[in-house]
Amino acid sequence: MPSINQLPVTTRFAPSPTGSLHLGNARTAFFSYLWARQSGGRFVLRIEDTDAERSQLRFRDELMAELRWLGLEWDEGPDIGGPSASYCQSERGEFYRELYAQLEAHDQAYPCYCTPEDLELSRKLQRMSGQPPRYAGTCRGLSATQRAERAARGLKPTLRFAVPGDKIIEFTDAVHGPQRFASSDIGDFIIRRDDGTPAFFFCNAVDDSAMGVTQVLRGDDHMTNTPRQLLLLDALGLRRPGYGHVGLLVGEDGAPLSKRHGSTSVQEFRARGFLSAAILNQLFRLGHAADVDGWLPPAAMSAHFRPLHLGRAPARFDESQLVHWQKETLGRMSTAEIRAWLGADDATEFVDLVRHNVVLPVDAAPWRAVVRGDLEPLGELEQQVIAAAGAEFFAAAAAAYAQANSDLKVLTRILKERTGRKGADLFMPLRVALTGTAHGPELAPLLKLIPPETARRRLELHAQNS
RNA sequence: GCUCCCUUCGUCUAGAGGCCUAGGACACGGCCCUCUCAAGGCUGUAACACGGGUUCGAAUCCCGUAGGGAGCGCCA
Repeated sequence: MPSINQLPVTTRFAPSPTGSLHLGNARTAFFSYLWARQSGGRFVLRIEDTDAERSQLRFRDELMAELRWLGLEWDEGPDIGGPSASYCQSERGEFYRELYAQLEAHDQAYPCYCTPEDLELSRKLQRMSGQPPRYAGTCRGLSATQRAERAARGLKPTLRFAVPGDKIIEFTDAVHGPQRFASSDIGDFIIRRDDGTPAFFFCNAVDDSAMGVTQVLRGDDHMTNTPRQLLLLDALGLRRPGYGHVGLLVGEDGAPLSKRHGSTSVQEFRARGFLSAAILNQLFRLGHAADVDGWLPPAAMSAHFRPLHLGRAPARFDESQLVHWQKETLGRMSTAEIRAWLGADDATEFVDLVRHNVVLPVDAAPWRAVVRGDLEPLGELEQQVIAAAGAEFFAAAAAAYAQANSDLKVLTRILKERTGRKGADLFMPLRVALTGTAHGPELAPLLKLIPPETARRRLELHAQNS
């Protein structure tokens, strides 16, 4: 549903297939997706696989699988094509070559024969003398004969963009507002590696423009990269997309989300049993202020997305909040859905009983054991409850069970008459003896699921021991 | 070092000069309900980084300070 004053916006997600889909990337992908959907525009998926060393097909497939699992469907992409195909940068060499030629023809780019060692040394020297570590421009003024001489020595050049020295680059960031940079602060940067592959600053900017992207949404860490890309686009006469830089997603300690914070990839959360709707509800509120509170079905989110309310400050990811959305999501699922999610072929009565005591599928295991297995050893609190009730109580309980069978109401009525106990004094010992813990789902239906033989044994056990 | 960005309860955030004795959500505590946990209802603790201005009035505007972050890569 496009809003009245918003033109269709084309956004994109442009991951490099060098690892699994990180929560932070998933969030920017999600915001981009929502923005496109909200405006009635398009969402493009582009794979930035220019690093042949680290890029892998399996990561690309995994990335797409996770995106789809989250429900972020793209309108153009490597698998479905589109007007700007190919959507893999490794297949766009021809397009890049033309642009390189254009830049070189206008002296806006030049071959650089400096070796990585040269460059590192130069940077080191600059740092030591308190200078910004920028490319010194060594190869910028090389004559044709000097270039030929170097090429003859077998040196393979990179291609550098000749940054104009005296420009002010201005743009309005969609989340930060007006920005101003001086080109004199930017060194000539590499736009083509010595193996002929395009470098990020170049192919990323050029593809966004060529693919008709009108709004680039990305992490804050790209903020100071933007003027470089704008310079490049201007030199090429390509249309500038709008840029918006979202605050990063960080861990509980404020450091960028990493392994030591536990799960960080969508795949890991999925494997643990978190639901996509839960993850989406959480991401929806990290670094973004929606216009409503409370759980939203994913399909309703684009209507409540507010691009102008994206956060500038880094947002901390707090798993306890994810757990909250997980509970909210679970509460809205049918028994059949939860049963499938638990993945253990449970009886529907069992599913209905434990669903409110479970956040992840693994949490169902203890209750499964209560119903069709053996109890865990009693904890300290549980032992106290058993001891306080006494052997006599359980003898009476076992006898009552013989009469009442698995009808807890009848069982407790009989026990109440015989022992004079009521309330927690009556129920707690029963709960502990029958389930092994002091907490859990409603006891009456739970008792019905415990095989009679097992229930009797559990009650009799305490009639003898204590 | 240089350039840029950021800073409201523990956490996510509302807030575009008076509607703010700063609101909501999560988490936490209490009460109610209840055999227990969960759910639900009620309720409590808790924040404008600091210092100067501007203004009748500032969380909101300006300038500094402090703290945090990013970029300056043949990685994206």
